[in-house]
Amino acid sequence: MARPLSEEKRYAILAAAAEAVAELGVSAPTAKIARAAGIAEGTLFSYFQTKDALLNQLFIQIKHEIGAAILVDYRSGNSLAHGLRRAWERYIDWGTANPAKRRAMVQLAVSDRITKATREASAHALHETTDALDEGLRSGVIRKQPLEFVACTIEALSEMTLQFIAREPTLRERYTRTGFETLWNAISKR
Amino acid sequence: MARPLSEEKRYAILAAAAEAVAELGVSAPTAKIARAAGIAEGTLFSYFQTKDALLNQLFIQIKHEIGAAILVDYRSGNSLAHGLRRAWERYIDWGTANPAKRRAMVQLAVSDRITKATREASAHALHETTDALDEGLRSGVIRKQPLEFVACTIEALSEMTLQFIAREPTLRERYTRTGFETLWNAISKR
Amino acid sequence: MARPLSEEKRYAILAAAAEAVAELGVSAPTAKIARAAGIAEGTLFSYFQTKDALLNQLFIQIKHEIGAAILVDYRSGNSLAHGLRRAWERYIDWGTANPAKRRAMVQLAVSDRITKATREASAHALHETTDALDEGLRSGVIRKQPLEFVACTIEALSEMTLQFIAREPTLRERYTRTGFETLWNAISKR
Amino acid sequence: MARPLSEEKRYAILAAAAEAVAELGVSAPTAKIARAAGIAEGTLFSYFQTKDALLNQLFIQIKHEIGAAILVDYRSGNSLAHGLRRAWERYIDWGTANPAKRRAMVQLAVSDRITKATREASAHALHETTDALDEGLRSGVIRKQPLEFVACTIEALSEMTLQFIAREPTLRERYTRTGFETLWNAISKR
DNA sequence: TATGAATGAGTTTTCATTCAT
DNA sequence: AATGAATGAAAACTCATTCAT
Repeated sequence: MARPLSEEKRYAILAAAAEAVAELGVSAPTAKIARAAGIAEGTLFSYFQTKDALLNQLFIQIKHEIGAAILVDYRSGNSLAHGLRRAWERYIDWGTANPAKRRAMVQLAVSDRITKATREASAHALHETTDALDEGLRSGVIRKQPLEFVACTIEALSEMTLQFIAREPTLRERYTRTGFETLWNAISKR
Repeated sequence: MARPLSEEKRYAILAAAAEAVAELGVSAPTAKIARAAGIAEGTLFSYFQTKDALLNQLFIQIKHEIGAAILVDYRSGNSLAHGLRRAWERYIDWGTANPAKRRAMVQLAVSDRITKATREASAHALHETTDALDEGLRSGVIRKQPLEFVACTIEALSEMTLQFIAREPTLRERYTRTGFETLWNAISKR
Repeated sequence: MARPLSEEKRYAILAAAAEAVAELGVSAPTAKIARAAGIAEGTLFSYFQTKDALLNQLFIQIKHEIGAAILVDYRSGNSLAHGLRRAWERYIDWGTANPAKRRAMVQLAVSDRITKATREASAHALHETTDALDEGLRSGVIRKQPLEFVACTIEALSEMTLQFIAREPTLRERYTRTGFETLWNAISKR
Repeated sequence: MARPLSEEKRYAILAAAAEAVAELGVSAPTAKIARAAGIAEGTLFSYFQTKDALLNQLFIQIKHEIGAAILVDYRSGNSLAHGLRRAWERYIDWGTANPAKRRAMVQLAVSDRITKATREASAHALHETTDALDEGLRSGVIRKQPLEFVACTIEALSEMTLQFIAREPTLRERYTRTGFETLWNAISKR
């Protein structure tokens, strides 16, 4: 075998795509992505068959990265409030450390180039988190409502919080706290 | 003898643009928009100098439409909770009746083709609502937090609620209620 | 209406395509065709939706042109031998006067980009000729064999004759005569 | 220690090229040819310096194969009519048994990537056949005409016959007979 | 003012060929 | 010799915008 497809390059393409999509939306040219990844235009297509495949892969990869980041120090023994708080902080950490990926995700999430299959596959990336929520729902800690409604509430409010932090990084502490208060009140039973 | 630009056509273009952007994102071709509006390709550019101008105008127009819809039966005498509840229902009405405009807004909101100036100008479209919130903050009904944070919370949760309703229209009542509960808990003081 | 699509330009594109395909085969670039036709690259696609559409149209157009050229002084009263001889000469005239179209046809005929539908539609362009052959078959002037076999024999031998003439234009008379002798002996009953 | 180029692989490449060219024309990708031949993309270029070299080689190889197939049971003692009939049948055999090679030849024959030198070199592959024809011409069995004209007539009518057989394999016998009759009448003196 | 043909830069994708392994 | 990743120059096609009618 001459040389295997380099995992490093593959990652460089995804990283470059995240930056480009964050900046220009899903219409970011593949030529620009390739250049930023330090490869030739054509090489991109030996790593991803089409641009759509790249975008879908990027979506999946970021979702998994988020899932991993959230669960980095998750302990199942603790209370839901405590565990969720931890996860919230880890997600804020991730979002602050990866602004391009977060903004890319915003673009991808509303794009019709991300298939239903991709969206469904990605949902599994966060299943540990949703399992915990389900438990919270059953135990009555969380107000009675569809599980997915809770999950989307978390997503919406965390994205919103990250936007505020991105605009005023010095107020990160405060927004993180206020954001979580808002979230916990939003979903928990009084 | 020069005919004046027809207000009717102008509106037809904006309506067609909303449909097209909802379906295809901001990369929806101007040719397609023109065709749907019943005018020639070139005519579009006597109403809007560039495609970007059209998109920005569409953003502003929808924001104003939302502002008007929300306030349609707003009474300043009532309690904030009551007023907000009314506004919430009116917005759900609007969003349900205008799915294309709502989805177009989602696309426009994340596009870099909508300028900062446009976004700021549009904020004023909802100033009556935000004035009421400000009052609520000062009176202590709403938990202490930046005004804009509250406004964005409302926006995020209402968009989310509309998405759930769009997916399951028969559950509209329930989602409207659950959504508002989530919102009120999210922002109010216990 | 601003300006109708110019029939002149449409024809210029077809003519340029014939030249280009004759020289480079069906892989002749559309950019080259457009340049030769004196139009912009993009303009080609408002006259023909795709390159395949252009190639198919070219096939049809040349077939019709041949059909018209052959029948230019056809008299149905004469004997088949006489009529066919006339048609043969007219076709040699056409092929000699339109070498690019003839060579383009050779390329198109073997290309899988020409659809079955196109081929079938084009067959009708020569139906007057084939009708005469059918008559010849029934009357016994032509040896018993499938009609299509006769038609293809004519096509094969005329193309061959034109190739010889193209290589040695000064021997045109002789090749025309020898070619026809070959053809007549090939298909007629002794 | 350098291994010699494998004759087996070389042949596999030519066979794969014939299939690919038959199906896709001369624009068949070298990558596809290599894959079908069971070798790596790059390896193809140690057997044939360029794609053009491969195509030209393929042309020559098929011509030789045809030459060999035709002469497989040729006896010089017999009459020309008899010998030609035998050769005709052998060629129909070959063409029926090797449809891909035949169709590849059709593509190669009209391609400008096959050089004049290649075409001339290939003519010699059939020299035994043309020698016999020359003899026939001199003896007066064949109508007076250029030798090459006769050769091309044979080529044109045999290819045509094979096409009919390919479309209706069950009528092979009849087409073979009718085809030869057509040919013999076409070239012989009455 | 309204039209839509014309433009050409920009987009994704393909592919013959090279070369490090 | 064999591999297949890497290259980048095409290729077909799209589209915002202009402008003659």
